[in-house]
Amino acid sequence: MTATSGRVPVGERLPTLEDVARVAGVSRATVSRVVNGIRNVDPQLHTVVWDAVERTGYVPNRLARSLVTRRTGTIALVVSDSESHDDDPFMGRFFADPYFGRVVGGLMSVLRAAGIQLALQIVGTEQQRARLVGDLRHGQADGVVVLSLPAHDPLPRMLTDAGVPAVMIGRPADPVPINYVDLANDTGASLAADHLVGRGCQLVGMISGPADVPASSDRIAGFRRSMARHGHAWVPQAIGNFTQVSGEVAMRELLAAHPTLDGVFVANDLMALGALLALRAAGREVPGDVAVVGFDDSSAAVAANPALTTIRHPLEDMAAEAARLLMTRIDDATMRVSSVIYEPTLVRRESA
Amino acid sequence: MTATSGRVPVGERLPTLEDVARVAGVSRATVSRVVNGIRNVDPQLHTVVWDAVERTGYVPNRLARSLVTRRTGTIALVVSDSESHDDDPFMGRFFADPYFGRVVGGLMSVLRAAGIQLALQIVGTEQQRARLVGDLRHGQADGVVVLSLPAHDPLPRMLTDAGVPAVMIGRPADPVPINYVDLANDTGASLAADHLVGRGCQLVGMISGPADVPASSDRIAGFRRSMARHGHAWVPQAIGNFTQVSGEVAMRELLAAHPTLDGVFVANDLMALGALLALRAAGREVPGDVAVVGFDDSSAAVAANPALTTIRHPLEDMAAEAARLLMTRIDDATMRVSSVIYEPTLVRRESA
DNA sequence: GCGGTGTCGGAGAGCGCTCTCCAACCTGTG
DNA sequence: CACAGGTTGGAGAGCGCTCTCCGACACCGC
Repeated sequence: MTATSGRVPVGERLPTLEDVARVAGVSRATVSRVVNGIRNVDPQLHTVVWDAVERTGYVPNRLARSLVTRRTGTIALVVSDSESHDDDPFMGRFFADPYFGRVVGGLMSVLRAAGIQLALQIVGTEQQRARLVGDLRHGQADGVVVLSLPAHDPLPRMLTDAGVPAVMIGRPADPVPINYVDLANDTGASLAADHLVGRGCQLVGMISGPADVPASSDRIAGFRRSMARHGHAWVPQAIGNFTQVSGEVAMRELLAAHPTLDGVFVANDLMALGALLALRAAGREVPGDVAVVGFDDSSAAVAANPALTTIRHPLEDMAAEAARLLMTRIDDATMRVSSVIYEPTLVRRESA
Repeated sequence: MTATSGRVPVGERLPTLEDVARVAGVSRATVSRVVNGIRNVDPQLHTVVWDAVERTGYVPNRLARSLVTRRTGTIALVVSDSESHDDDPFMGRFFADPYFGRVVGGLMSVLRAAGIQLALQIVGTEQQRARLVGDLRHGQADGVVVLSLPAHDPLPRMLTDAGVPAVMIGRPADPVPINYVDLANDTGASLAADHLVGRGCQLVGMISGPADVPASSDRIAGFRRSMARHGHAWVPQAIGNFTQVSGEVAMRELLAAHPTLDGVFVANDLMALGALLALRAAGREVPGDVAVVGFDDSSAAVAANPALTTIRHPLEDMAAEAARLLMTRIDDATMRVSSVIYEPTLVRRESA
């Protein structure tokens, strides 16, 4: 046993278990046990080993450890995009949208405490998807959180077929036995309808997102259903793509086709911002002439003028729940497929 | 050589190089060579091997490969925070801020094309920092992009001392020989001063961020210098923390202390949004009574009412450049420390 | 025909760690 | 005192891959 003093350098390379073992005068296995806090090791040896760890400046090599344990302490956040190219501006928009940041924030709030890191990956092509699944089966990451954008994304199915622990944020478009966390989008839209009708609007329109993405179609369905219940069998509708500009364009269309419009439900806040611009340009007062309800309660809603009445979407909580669900699934392979649906609420501000 | 047909399953586990080698009737080394496209391998064997790869459904195990090559194809994005706790709401705000998303978007635009993934890590405590550096020295990631928040962050120094390829977005607060990409913050602030004075403002104030973070102090210095050049030796100032609410509060303070204020430079758009709110509440017209210039040209600037005149901050480009710089450094350890400074421009909209 | 010069493929030694044996030892009991 | 039963620590076999040697063989010129 060496004296308890001084640093023990090991040349160029980083100290390994072997080095620590030599310094401590024990075997590699024992050091491994101590470092990982496994089984009862003689308290004396325990001290000696930690001492040697200290003196050599040993840091376990995660990679080597992962290779044998098949656990990486990493969770992949996969953004599955249909076929965008590297220079497609779409991804830029996507990341700049608060949606992405809120998801990351929610995930990190849980993962950080568990010491798990998040690996971001974007897959667009079929080849990238296949490669991703291959890597995941090899244990590149312990599990994956999927943000699926395209309408008929094959990724969720590929993931479940491969047996990779996965959870989606937002339900899959096609029925796939995968865990997911979602918002009751239809209820949210319904809340918007109730509010607009409740404040006396006579002709209420809607600016929706693309009809083939689940979150969007659920909002459309929920809104229509609720409006019908209030006696409005038909609802004027224009379609955008969730960007501010598209909302502006859609609002102009709607206004041109239905000049007497006095209320509008916009499927997300960013488009609502655009709608506000178009309404102002058309000389309409909000909410005096036209009442506007958004969706998401993103930071943009408060910043808008007038501040947006909107549907609150607890995205951070949802993402955090997704992380928890995934961690549970990772630890228990027999967990049955489950989903958690969050209820939205209406946040009343100035625009309606 | 086996017949070219059918799948060759290998039981439960995933196929390894060994399996492919057996099926192809060659050695492990040869398969490795073919898969990695190394050296001249007999074209015939080449075909046979790819065939075997196809039939076994072989996918290389990244982990195992990384263990020996010491290359991971991963770059870490480290958000270095001073001492926030897991339940600190600050991180939530940080991620929801478009700043984060824009950086990620810019990085990904470059990394994605290179097939590199981004691993997100937040370090707050001293222990986490030490662990991160240890992991990085072991080649957990090939390099690291640092987003350093606290004023006197020890991380940049630790990174350079450890010899880890690193690049910062925003210059380090303390002088450290580390690569970085930054904006000429002083020039930007100077642009704002010129514009406000140019439009005839007589009493111009400033809402700045904390004085001890570089980006903020540079903006303060640049603004003051330029104002002084225009004959305004002294500038009323209030301090915020880059959030909308803090901007609102600061604006109220400024207005209370200097009721005749007719122009204000706000150090970021989010605070400018808050300032707009406070001005409206105080019954001041923008830009009629008070002209407002923001900073960042974030999406909030366009959404604001009136739309914000602001300083454009090409953050995506800067992040992309950071990624390129880092990749160069990773491939060439002898690269000398370098920095790239971007020039901001003034974007004129309605608020000034 | 022979040494010299290439080219190609295989053997095998790691990369740094975990974890299953198994030997050694230390109790307590009949 | 012998032996079951329970610890502890070491040896060593991998995890799946890369890459350095080195042998085998083909081709060249003299």
